[in-house]
Amino acid sequence: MSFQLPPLAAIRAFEATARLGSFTKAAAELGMTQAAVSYQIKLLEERVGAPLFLRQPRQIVLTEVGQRLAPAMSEAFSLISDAYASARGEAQGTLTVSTVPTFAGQWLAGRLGSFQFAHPALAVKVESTGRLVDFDREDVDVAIRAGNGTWPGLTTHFLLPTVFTPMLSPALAETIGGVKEPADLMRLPIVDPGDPWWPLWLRMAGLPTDWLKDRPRSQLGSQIFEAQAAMAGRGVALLTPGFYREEIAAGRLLQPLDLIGDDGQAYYLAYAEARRNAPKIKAFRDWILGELKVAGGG
Amino acid sequence: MSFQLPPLAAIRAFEATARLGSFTKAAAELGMTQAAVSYQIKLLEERVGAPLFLRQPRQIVLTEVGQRLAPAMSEAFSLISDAYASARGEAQGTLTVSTVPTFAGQWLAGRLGSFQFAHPALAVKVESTGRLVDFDREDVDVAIRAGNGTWPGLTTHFLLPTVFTPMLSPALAETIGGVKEPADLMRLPIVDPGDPWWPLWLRMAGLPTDWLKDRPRSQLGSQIFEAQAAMAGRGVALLTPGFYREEIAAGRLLQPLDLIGDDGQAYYLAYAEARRNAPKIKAFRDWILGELKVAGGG
DNA sequence: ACGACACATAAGCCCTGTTAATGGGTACCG
DNA sequence: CGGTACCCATTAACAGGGCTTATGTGTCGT
Repeated sequence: MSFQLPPLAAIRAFEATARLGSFTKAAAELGMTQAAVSYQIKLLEERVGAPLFLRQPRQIVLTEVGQRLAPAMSEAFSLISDAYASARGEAQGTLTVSTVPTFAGQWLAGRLGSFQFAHPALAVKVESTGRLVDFDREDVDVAIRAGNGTWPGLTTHFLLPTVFTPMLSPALAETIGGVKEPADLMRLPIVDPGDPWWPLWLRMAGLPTDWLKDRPRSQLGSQIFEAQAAMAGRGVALLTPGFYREEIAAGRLLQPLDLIGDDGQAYYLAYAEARRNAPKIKAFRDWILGELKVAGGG
Repeated sequence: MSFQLPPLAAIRAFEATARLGSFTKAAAELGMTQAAVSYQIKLLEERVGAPLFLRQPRQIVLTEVGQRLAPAMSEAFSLISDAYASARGEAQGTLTVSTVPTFAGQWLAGRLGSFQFAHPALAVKVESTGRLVDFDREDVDVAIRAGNGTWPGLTTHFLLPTVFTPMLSPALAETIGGVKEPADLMRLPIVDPGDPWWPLWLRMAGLPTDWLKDRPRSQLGSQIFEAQAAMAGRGVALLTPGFYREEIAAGRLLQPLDLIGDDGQAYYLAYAEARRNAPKIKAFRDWILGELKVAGGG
């Protein structure tokens, strides 16, 4: 289906002229000069092979051919205009944020309400995925990911450091009479001994790391699942304390030690540099940075 | 109703790309380079404020926004394309010829069949009017008019000289025992004594002209009406003999004298110079000139 | 008769979109 | 597992076309 199309600029001029019944008015509407409209109409008339307007003294009227052409053109432009406006609306009205499940569940979910309240016209769509999002390949506006904050082509904003400390259920801690010092952990099951954070934390704590090697691995893929496991009493997990304040307060989770690990990475808000000025992206950025400033990291 | 429209060239590129699922194929269809399509799409994406395609390895897919846009654009272009083709068809398929009633009735009517036969796809619309047609103001393709053949902006072709000679009904001639010489006419009623051709003819015939002044005027406006009056026996009329061969052969009209007047004017085929290459105009011109060459003026 | 108004026309400039060349990335194939 | 082919992105330089300004022509209204 290959269309045989007339010059579109000419069609545009024709449509406006037919609708307004005047070259001059059409020129005004289109933001160009009357001469330009005259030129375009003439062009189109040559293409069509017949006059489209009858030039009468103080007005112009459509010829038969013009009459056939005009309504279809108006309708077509109306269609385009509507679809364009709608797409633009949707583009501005829906914000898709991709983030890791942990952040989505532990931080975003509870706070999104305040964003929606501040921007009632913006629909927010959260996509939780472990994958790193590629803005060129996925239909996503902004992403929140852990990393060092430098991704080519992306603008990033520091949100929270990815700090971590061992956590477990109070009941599990009780089985060994409470966790008083780091070494106590060695007597407990570890949710994911393969977690790269463990060696870092253990080293900070002055403990050996080799004992982890023998433990059964259970890669859960996301911190939130490890937290679930920890709350279920299945072991000790390295979690970011800021994400679990409520669970700690409610006694579902216990942070026995004050030693906080830090791998130098952090959660960053990221979006395509080229789109940094899109209103919805601005809105989200301003909101999330504001939230963090107020709450101090959750 | 002023439309907020996106850049049309970009829309065009987008539509083809969405339809074909490839920048490269779209470029081929549109007769431009792949780079140009890429550029236009990027432009449109900036206008819309959101990506329209997801660039995946060997293919591209529409984003949600793109999916909303694409069908409307295809439909709109299809609409434009159809209307354009139809207008073009109508422009090529209908020939409007404006002519004086005399020529229409006495010459064209009987011969148009041969034109239609030669060009079955062309619908012919004959408009008989006494007014001189202005191609800028009326919806007419070609005109046949008497004159000297020089009209600014028009191309003209000589058809027939506007010659004239007195004619009357055989019965009327009989009332004075036949018309043998010009002077006999002075004893008969004259259909339109105000016809400017009479002084010319009378002078050629060596007769006085003042006797016409007293005769009752009856301006009929067109030669064909004068012919009707003459055939009805109401008087002598100055007619172009070529137009009335049949009537003479059938005995309804009599040309008593061989003296033929000529005012230096002629019937010309005329059309806008700018449209001289329109197929339907070419066709009509070729046909009518051919007819005249064969028939020698009817 | 004159001014106001509307479209047509001509010349020239500037900008837009194009081309051409190149690079990056992925999938296919042997 | 490397080579090749395909597809899209990007860049710089170019060319063409559409726009503007200025002016002309015709008609209507006063």
